[in-house]
Amino acid sequence: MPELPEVETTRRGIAPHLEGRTIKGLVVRQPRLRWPIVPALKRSLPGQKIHAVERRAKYLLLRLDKGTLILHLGMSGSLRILPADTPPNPHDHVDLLFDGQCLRLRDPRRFGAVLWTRSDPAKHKLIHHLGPEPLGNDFDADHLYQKSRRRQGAVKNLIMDGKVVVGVGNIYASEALFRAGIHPARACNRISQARYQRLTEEIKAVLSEAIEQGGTTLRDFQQEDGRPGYFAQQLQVYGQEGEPCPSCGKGIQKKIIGQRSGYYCSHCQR
DNA sequence: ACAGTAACCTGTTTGC
DNA sequence: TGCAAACAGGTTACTG
Repeated sequence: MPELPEVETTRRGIAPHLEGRTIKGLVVRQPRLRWPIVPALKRSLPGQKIHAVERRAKYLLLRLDKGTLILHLGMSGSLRILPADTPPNPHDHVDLLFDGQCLRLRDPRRFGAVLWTRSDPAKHKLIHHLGPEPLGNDFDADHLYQKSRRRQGAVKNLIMDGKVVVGVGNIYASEALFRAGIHPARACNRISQARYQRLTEEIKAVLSEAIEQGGTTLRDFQQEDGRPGYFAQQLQVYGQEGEPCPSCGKGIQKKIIGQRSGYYCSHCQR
């Protein structure tokens, strides 16, 4: 479900409900997510105040008194703010309780995570090796070009590699490559600096636009209040196999690249 | 350092 | 209609 725009949309939605509030309890109905939720959290979280809700890559960081709660939504996770007494659905695995309200994690496929660290989350094992934020100044054409030089694999895999740049998932990788006119399977080291400049700009543009629209809802993504994201209407190639290219009218093609479906126009993208 | 694959899960769609 | 296979927005871990 969530790529960077969906996670950022979630962050913006939940932050006003959480910042400044004190955790009253933790309910874990299913501890077996990507990694097990440690039982000690039930004891250590209550009483701690949430100072900020931040994001690094697709991780949400809840800065508490004594450390940071790290949340990841995996493929199918979503967070909602609900009245504390709302009956849970089958895949509602975790509630963070406040006075009258709760933050509820729903995640049918259980690829998500709830982790705790007492030290700087930037140094956490799952975060320290990550590349720059796509919307930050550290991500630019020079960076992408340098990372591309020794790689012979498909460019789609390059931009989806979290060590190169974070937050670009399967939807927005296809969209950015279409907008940049680059074939997703083209070898990284056979693309010019000028074309990487364009690709960098299109990655930033498509992610920014998607955030403005509240993300992309394909099947089950919802914002914290239950509304869908509206960027699906703007998708030009993702999921559009056989449909006419918005630019030239030729049929959109689908090809498996790095175990994931890539969508592209073989006329407009070279 | 890089490339390719399997794995973690469940729900929905597709194909015979 | 029914059942099984294929597929889905992410990421790690392992192999060569």
